[in-house]
Amino acid sequence: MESRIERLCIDRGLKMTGQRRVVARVLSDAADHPDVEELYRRASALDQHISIATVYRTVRLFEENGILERRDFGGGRARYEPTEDGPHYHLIDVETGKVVEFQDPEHERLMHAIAARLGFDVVSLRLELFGRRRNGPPAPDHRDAQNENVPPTPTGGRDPRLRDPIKDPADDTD
Amino acid sequence: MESRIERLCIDRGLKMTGQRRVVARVLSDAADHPDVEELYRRASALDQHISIATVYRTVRLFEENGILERRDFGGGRARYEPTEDGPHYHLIDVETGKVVEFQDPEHERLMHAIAARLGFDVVSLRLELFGRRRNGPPAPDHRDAQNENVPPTPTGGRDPRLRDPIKDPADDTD
DNA sequence: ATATTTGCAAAGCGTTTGCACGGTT
DNA sequence: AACCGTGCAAACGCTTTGCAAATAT
Repeated sequence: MESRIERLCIDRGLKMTGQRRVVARVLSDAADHPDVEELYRRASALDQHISIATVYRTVRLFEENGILERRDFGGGRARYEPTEDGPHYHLIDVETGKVVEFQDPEHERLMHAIAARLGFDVVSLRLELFGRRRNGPPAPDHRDAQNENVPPTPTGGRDPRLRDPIKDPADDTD
Repeated sequence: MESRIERLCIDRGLKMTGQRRVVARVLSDAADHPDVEELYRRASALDQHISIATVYRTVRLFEENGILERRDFGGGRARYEPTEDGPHYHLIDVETGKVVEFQDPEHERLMHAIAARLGFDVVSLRLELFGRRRNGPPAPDHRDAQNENVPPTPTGGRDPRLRDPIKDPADDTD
């Protein structure tokens, strides 16, 4: 079946090769924010002939066509998510690496107000919260929050010491 | 003379080598957010014997000791600024690459409120605004705003096409 | 005196690219 | 048929690291 993202590719007149179809499907099915290696892993399960270079190229192509958005949650690897609903942001659980999405209209307003105060129009912005789960029970009523399952530092970061806000889940200090 | 940051190093019991003293001075004098290559350039002016590996090591050491903070404004190079006053954030002019610092108590409050709503305590956060200067004159009254002079992509980014919010200053499209 | 730090060059990591081949329109 | 996309391996840019010589305490 034609995946949601394949549809977008066709609409934009992109040449649909087998590999692109596979990446499109993997992305359409992804509810998380995979990095390229993870995409490559999932794509390989559907097509053993695909190469990681192609995944890189495809991901870049999709990004350039507004189909995908690149994220940087620290750790040196870019992560991707399909462009969908309105703007939203991410809270990364420093204990588990899990990503919670949220959006907040007041925050939007405030960002524009701050930029305006400095004499600027906002072109884009980057916001990530790094947090630790509270002892008390979490507020139950956030329809906008969506959990995911990606390890904090998928395949051994380039840096043994943790320099990025995401900490190793096995490490319990701080 | 003993630089502000050298003082901090001594307070923390770091061994003060000539190279570290030089990097400390360069950082103490910096009003901007230099990357490692820029630090190396400035340090080399004071000490021809210093190597870029040492600058990398020193910058990491300082960061681990809370003397420095690493920033990522896009472009693949880490940039550094001395840990100073309270938390502040950055607005990057997409036309010129200039960085304006700001802080906003309401924003702080809001971030904590959002995290709380999701059941988290904020450990840290990342916020960068990318903006374009307005036609109208900017508000004149922001004591907290501080301009700087670092080129958007100092020494030719790793990527010819602009994938990061900072755009090439020579390029006038979008 | 001893443990640390430095410089150099090599390696590492994520990502991109040149080239010849293969597939899409 | 013409062009574009792919795979492979090599290259790239930033950053880290192994080792022997130099230096701080």
